[in-house]
Amino acid sequence: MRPIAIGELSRRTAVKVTTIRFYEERGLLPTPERTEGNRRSYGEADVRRLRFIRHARELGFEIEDIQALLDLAGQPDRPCGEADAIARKHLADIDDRIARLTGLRQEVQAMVEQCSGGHVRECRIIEVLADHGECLHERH
Amino acid sequence: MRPIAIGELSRRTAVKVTTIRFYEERGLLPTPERTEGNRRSYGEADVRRLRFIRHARELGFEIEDIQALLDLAGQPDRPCGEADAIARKHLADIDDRIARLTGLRQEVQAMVEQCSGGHVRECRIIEVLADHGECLHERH
DNA sequence: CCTACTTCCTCCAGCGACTAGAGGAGCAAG
DNA sequence: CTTGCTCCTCTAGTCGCTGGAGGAAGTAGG
Repeated sequence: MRPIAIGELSRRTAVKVTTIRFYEERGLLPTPERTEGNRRSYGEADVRRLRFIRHARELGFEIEDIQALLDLAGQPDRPCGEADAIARKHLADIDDRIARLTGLRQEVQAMVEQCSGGHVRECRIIEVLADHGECLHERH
Repeated sequence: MRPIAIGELSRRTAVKVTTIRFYEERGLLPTPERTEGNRRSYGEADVRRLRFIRHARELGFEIEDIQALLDLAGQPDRPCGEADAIARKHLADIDDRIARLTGLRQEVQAMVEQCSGGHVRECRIIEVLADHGECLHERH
């Protein structure tokens, strides 16, 4: 099988060269073979693995979780409860973040709407920031 | 006015001691006076300033923006358009993040729902990750 | 074969906003 | 005077990359 250079791997997976080396260092990608001139030499399996990684990252999975998912992907006979748990945890995490941001959005929008465009002296934005008591919610 | 030690400032603002020192280094807090024994000595103005900072951080403003807002707060005669712009930019940023997370949520939830609880071999979670073509949206 | 250009190599530093720990000094109460 | 707390500085770690320096190797054209 034709060996693939890191630059080509980068092009084929849309992952930057530096990031590929970073993934290798973090153990997401196996240490590749080297050419005589000490260059990394990859195969099709690496392309697939790296695409998996990139896709999981795009979906917001953390590197540690991707590590676990990759390990599972290599053991087709195991029950998939663990993969399910990782994905559900991630989903819950996303929900948390959305909820938190939605709360913030409300506060910041209220601030912006109250700003009358006058001087800093009477600016609601500055006032609200200076006094938490002005907020809609006790906790952010 | 009674001097305030860093620990007390921390308690009164709910900002950790290490974080207070970090804010000082970053220029958000002025370099405080020191006692004979080289300890930082604060006043009520520092309490107000630090509360402002904490509140702005809770609302997700970046340190650079907080710097600008603090500068503005100190010049009550200036028009508040700049504060307004900072807040609006932040609001737009929050909206972006919510939109992005909502998209991710959809994808991850679809993945989780399709998992039948069998083996890794037929696990949809692993499959979807391995093949971007399985996704709801082209771009995440 | 020589040159120019590109790709690749390693190592190191930086981002943002902290957080944590080492190792030591000051201070207040019993 | 001793115990225990608070405080000091300095350094390094977190997460997921990203960029640059300085150099070696590969490739294409003349």
